[in-house]
Amino acid sequence: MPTVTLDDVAAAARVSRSTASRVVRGTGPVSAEARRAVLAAVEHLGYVPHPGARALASGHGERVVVAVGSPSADLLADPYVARVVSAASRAADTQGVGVALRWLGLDPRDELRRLARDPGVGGVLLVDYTADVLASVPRDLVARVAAIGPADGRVPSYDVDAAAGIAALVEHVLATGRRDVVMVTGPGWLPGSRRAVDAYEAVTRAAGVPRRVVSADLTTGAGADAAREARRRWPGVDALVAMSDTLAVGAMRALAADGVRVPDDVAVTGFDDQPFAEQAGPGLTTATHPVERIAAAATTALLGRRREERRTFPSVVVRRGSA
Amino acid sequence: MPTVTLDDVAAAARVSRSTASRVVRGTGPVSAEARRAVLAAVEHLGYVPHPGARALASGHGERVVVAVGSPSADLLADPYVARVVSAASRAADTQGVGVALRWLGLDPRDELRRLARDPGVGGVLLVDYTADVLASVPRDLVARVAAIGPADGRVPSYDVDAAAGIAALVEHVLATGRRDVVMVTGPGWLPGSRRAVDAYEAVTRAAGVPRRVVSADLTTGAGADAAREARRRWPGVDALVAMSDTLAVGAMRALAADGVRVPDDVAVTGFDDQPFAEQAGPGLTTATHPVERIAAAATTALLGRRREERRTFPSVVVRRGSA
DNA sequence: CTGAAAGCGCTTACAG
DNA sequence: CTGAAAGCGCTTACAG
Repeated sequence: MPTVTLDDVAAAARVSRSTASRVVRGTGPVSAEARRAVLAAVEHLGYVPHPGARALASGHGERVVVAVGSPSADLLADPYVARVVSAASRAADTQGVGVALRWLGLDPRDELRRLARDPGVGGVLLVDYTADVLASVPRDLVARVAAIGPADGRVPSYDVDAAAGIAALVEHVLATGRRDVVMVTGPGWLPGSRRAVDAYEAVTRAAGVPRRVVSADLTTGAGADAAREARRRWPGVDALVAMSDTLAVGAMRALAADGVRVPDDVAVTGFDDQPFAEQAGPGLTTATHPVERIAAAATTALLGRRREERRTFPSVVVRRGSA
Repeated sequence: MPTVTLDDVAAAARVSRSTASRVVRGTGPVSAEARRAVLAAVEHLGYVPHPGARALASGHGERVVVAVGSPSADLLADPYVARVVSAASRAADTQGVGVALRWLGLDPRDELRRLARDPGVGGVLLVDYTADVLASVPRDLVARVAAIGPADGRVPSYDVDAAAGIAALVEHVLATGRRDVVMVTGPGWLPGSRRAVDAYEAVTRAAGVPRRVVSADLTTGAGADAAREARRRWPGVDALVAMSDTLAVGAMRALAADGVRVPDDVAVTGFDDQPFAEQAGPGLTTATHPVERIAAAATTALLGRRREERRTFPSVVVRRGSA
């Protein structure tokens, strides 16, 4: 079963290889008739472009690299990153390309430059990045980048409506009668941290309840510390709204260890609906996000010619036992 | 910053491009002197072969596809598969290639044939496969395949020492005084199921305690059903050894729902140490496996020229609250 | 709107 | 052991 090449398609459609290439790529002027003939041939022969040849000829690479922009390499082993890579790989497969995973390291600017001139790179999917990372995407790479997370107006972004999700969570605990709600947010370098706090403040202000925020790294240990800090500073706390499931799980553990009942004494909510959320304590109430769909959409957009400036996906509350 | 090509290397080393190619690829006869010069030039110029060009010229593809061989597509979203893909993507990145994820579907033989003649495929990493899948790897693909899981002697495999892991777990519950240990194994199509039962039987036989096995699909629901079936058939059961964390978690939930205390009344163990294992119930006692290292080793081997016939990684008991 | 031609960076017989 | 040459399958100015 010999591979079907563009020449086969051209021959079948009775046009030149140039014309066949134009309609397959969807660029340049082509007559409606030629387009029709080529498309029919493609369909009939089951033609799939050779990604390597394409990369060679165009100078543009083929594989997409998922670039982790966090200051620490820990997140490379994060289940969330794994979900993104996995979904991206699935989407990439349908396009005949592959996905590589790389940490941008301590000098993201430098690594992004390297990526920009790597002949093998077709696109870059940014995750867990800081504002700095976004700002240091080289000009000539912008057209081949998509970010999974908050937008900055420069790089197209595929994101969750975190403001709505956090707001819904805060409203949920308020609706169950809680009045002393502490927000456990992430580290300052994470753009999402600010956003979560803003949403929390808007809702609590409107409800006329106090605003209380503690910040922590995205680990269970930090979540535990944050819970203890919250109880020390505000002994009356009756709800903890965390910006990540990991933080929430750590908080629940500290609470349990300290003899505080969840949700009876203190309600706890997370964010993201990781696989472990369901197993943790009485079941973690959180917001669920279509990570797979998001990653797939970003990958497909990156590989296609059609990229939107930004796209927002829903953040939906999942009620379980913890709140 | 123009890309460094093989011609640059050849020029710097004062040899022909052919010779440069031979030493870079590590094939064919080359004088020690030529090799030294080329290697030095590669190092000095920071040369990285263009994967696309290589694929085009050699006819061999570049990307590695992680092929999920389970009868159902569900496992594509499995956290374990995500970990494998993620680790493979990291390893692939260092080789300048990417990873695609694909389900082999209901007709694995057919899909494997497609993979074998896809010009873009450099290697295939098999996961969650059946013996049938292994047997239907086309001859001309065998040299580009590695399996993550039990071996069959035909395809090189990278696997965990599951027999030792399960045995250690069974010994652990026996050591804590349990006498009525039920093995909850996976579905028949999974090669690992048989292996787990064999290990369990060897240990229980040696200890002179009864052998009791129930089989279930790898879901929490099935785990719950299995726990209930075990208690119905053997009311005295005091330990459940499951062949996966998912099964164990489901079992723990059913037990809790039925008012049975873990580990006081019934000890429970899992297998794999998924991220949620730590969060489940009193903390799941299980066996931990270096999935990232395994996947990385398999990927690197696939992409290099050096593949071993099989390689086994340790399975280590992690004691937590459930047993 | 279309086609002939050059060239992308490599590998691989082939001749020496 | 080494090098000149053909060719992998595509894209892209360029001329028409």
